[in-house]
Amino acid sequence: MKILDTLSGAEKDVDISDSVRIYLCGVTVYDESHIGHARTIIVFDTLRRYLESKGVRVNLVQNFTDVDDKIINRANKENTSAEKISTKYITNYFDDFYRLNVKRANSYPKATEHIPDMINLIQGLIDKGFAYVSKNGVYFSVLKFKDYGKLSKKKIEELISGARIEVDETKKDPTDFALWKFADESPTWESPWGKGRPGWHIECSAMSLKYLGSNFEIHGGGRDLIFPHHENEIAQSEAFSGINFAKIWMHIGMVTINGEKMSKSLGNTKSIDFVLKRWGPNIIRLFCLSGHYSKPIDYSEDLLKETIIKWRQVENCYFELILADNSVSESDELIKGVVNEAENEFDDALDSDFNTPLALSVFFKLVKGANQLASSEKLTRNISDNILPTFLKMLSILGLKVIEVTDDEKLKISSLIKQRNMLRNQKKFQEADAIRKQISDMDIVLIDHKNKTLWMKQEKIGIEN
RNA sequence: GGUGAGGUGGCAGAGUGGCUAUGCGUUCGCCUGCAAAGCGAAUCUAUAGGGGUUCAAAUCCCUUCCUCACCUCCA
Repeated sequence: MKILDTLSGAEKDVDISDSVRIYLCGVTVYDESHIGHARTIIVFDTLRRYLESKGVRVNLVQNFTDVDDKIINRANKENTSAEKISTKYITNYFDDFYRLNVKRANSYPKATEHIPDMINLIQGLIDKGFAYVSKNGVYFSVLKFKDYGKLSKKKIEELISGARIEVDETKKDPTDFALWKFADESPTWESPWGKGRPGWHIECSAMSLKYLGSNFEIHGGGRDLIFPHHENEIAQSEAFSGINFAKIWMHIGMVTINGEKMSKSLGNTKSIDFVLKRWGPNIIRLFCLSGHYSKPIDYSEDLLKETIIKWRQVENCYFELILADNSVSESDELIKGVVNEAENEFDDALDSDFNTPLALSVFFKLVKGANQLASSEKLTRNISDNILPTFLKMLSILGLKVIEVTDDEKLKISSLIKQRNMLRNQKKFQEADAIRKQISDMDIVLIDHKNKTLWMKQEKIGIEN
């Protein structure tokens, strides 16, 4: 599998010989997560599911930044503690992503629980001459790290002349960034240099090193983290260890709205709770995977409405496949071939820089093919058995979930269908329609084929009600 | 201003030299007691503009224009 590496600008093979170690920059927990966060995390969740489907072990680590000025500001505003704020939004995070059918990462380290690791790292950097203590804190000396700028392709001279860098007289150089900031106001921690808080970037270096070691396979995050966050992580980590930090840097494009980046500072975000209520998890996941991960996608209601139609086709396909009972036996060699080919194309697409839109088109071709067979009443049990495992496998890699139906429900549905069909045969259409209404109140849609009636359970989509 | 990524049919979105995905939409049709869902056919026959290389370019080169992101916190 190849992934485009931001650092080298080239597609690089993911080393799957042992476990694939992935560090993903998570969220700062001072507010609700939004669809932009969701996209990044869904992409990595899908990547992880794909690798695991290949039998590759994945060690996915995703941090929570739970110490930050934004958290403290919010706590002050709400007259509560920073810890309460971060705990609240971590809970909120897990609730959101559980509902998005995102598998749990292997660990979710929190910055506040790794202060000693950060202090070690900072001390190491001071010892090696890459960091110094000044009046306001401990700073990383950017000029000492000769590769600085290699990820974001920035030249240090340009950064220095950049008017937007705040002037801080206590720094040796304007581009130096804080590893530790002295502070008195809680939350603070003791350190060899004085009471204070860690800088933002150091946590990811400390925690990735601790949980994944140096030179792990993939470091991911949103594109907006390339500078300064990831640039600084590289500087800290490589200055400390002398070893390349991550083998591949994988950056996820922004979610835009009306062509503009969605961000809290612009105030144009759509929270995960909002989009889940409106569209549900499957539509959101399909939407997030509908464009190549490296490019921006635009949150557009029209597109999402389109996605509902696609999802209905998937639901239809699922129920056709599991309910097929036509036993006319036919040669299924052809089907096997087609299914195999689809599976290979699906994998090829994902192996080639995780091309999810291409993989989705393969998936929808399979769905369409099955629906075609069903429509022309050629979908026998035999054929279904050949398609179903591949269909379910793709569904699971994509993290999609069709609504489950209990056995009790199934019995009830088939008995109602029998009644309705009897009434239809007697041409008592009004009564038959009343039963159909009763069934549709259970979110079941009937599919009248020529010789039999099938059914599918539809996910309720908020916007349709 | 600097850096990076892009500009593909009505829309979304693949494709990195020849075989011009895929989906949605639109129109007509099939199926049906009527629907719904699904399916079929047709339609669109696109590659930002200009130049070049080539037998052949969306794909390579030059150039112009445009968009977005980053350069401050951000997924």
